[in-house]
Amino acid sequence: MHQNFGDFVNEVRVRFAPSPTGYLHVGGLRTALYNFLFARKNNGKFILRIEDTDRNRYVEGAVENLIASLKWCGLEYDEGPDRECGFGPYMQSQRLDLYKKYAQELIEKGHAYYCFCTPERLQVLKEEQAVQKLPQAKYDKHCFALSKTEIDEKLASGIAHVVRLNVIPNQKIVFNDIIRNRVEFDSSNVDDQVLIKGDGYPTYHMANVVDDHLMKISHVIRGEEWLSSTPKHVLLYDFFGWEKPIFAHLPLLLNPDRSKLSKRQGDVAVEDYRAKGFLKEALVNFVALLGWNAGDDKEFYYMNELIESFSLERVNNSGAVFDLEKLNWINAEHLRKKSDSDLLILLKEEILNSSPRSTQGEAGQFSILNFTDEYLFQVISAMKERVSFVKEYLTKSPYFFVAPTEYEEASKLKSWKPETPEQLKALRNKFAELTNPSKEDFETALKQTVADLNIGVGKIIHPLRLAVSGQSAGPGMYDLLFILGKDEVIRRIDAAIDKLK
RNA sequence: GGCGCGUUCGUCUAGUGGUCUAGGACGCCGCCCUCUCAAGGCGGAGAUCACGGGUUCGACCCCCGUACGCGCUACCA
Repeated sequence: MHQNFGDFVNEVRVRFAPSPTGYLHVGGLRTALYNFLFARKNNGKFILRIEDTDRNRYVEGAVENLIASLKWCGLEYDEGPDRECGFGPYMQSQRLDLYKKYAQELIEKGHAYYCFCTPERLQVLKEEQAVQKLPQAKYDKHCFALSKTEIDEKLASGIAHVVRLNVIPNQKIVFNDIIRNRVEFDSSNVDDQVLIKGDGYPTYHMANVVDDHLMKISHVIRGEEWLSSTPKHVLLYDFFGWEKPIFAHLPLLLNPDRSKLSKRQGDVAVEDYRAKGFLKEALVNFVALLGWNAGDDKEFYYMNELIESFSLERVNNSGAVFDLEKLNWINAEHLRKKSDSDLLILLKEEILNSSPRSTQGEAGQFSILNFTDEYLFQVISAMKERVSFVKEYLTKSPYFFVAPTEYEEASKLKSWKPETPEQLKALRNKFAELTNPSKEDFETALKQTVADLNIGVGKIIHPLRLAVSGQSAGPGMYDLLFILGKDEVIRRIDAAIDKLK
């Protein structure tokens, strides 16, 4: 551990605390991942806590969705809503009485107070401050001046109220951050933050501090957007007399234009990337490297290697653009490193997903055909180096699954000469003589034909590829012939000669 | 506006005072391999280290300022 932050003798306990807004954001994934890696690396606990304190933002099924995305990425949590371990409940909406109790304690100590101001008065106040061009707009502590009897009367009458933090101005608030080092604020710039809202729910700041303390969180690893409100949290810890966790504020993930990563400029949900066919290993690997590196040149990581190498001290302090190009590359790398049997499983899934029932029109074209594992293994070894996504086995080499019906026009113009049909015919007849031909047999037959015809190999191999696959690019010709098999090859040559007259 | 954080090739980054005429990766370009396309190998273009001042024998690295970017500035998280 970094000497500046002391050794923590207690167990490492970290949490990912998203608000359930519908899906897992890739920025959230990165935050969750760093928490997870840090916990695993230090034999600590990784906790999932749901910060559902805004009733207006409640989204049906959001929690389930979040958990599903987290689990898909391999981020198993030790404690969470469906994994109670004595520190729950892990849904803040189920801990309301706790927040109330602690707010009460703060009020009694004079560190918080009831506020009965209406939204209207607050609005007017804000406008007045704007007109006066005050350096910072803050609540004017109007209700702090209320007498005890006034407060009791208002409370008894059931009038709407909130609880606010009582911030004393002109105080230095200093805290250490593993990533930012020393950060200093002046309490004059800190507003009397609402702790308990009118509806009885806590605000983030209140719930966060109370829960982190109660759940014995040792390190708060979260996005940089929280740095500015950390002084409020520090104040709260001090007012309660609680030990503060160690803070680590992560740099933000950015759009290509360097603004905060947003939906407008592309996909931000983990499920979007999953749907697009990205491997979880690739997403995790890529996102881990956005703001962190081990200090060497290693870029390809599996989860266990990330756990092994990860440290908060090596997290960067500046935002990182989410670069799709690099994600594509790392996805291809992970895909190529997979074993053929793993790829077989993925390929079969992909073929299944393109069944006609998926109503995606032509995607269903492969469904009726049945392919043996042996055949698919051959396709895999032929295409492995040529695909970046599993689906590309189907889109880049559909000819392994269905005979071509159309032929690439450019290639046709380039290689399909008037004498081609006759030459292919000769080749076809040569192939017909073969029994159970191996890849080498196809090659020998082709070379013989070429010699007999007294032409170059290229003269016939390109039209052959076109005839057999409909395309000009693909695996080695002899591999292609062997995989398709003699009968299919002959059928396709005949069909091409017929169609390309 | 106020407060805070940041700023090394287009992008992700290495770099903790001399080894930096700044290294790697993605992307881009070229060559090799070759029946095509990939993969792979080799090479190239690409960063006056945001700018300006200091400190120092010496600064990407330390200090100050400026600019720019981002975040926060809610009874949202």
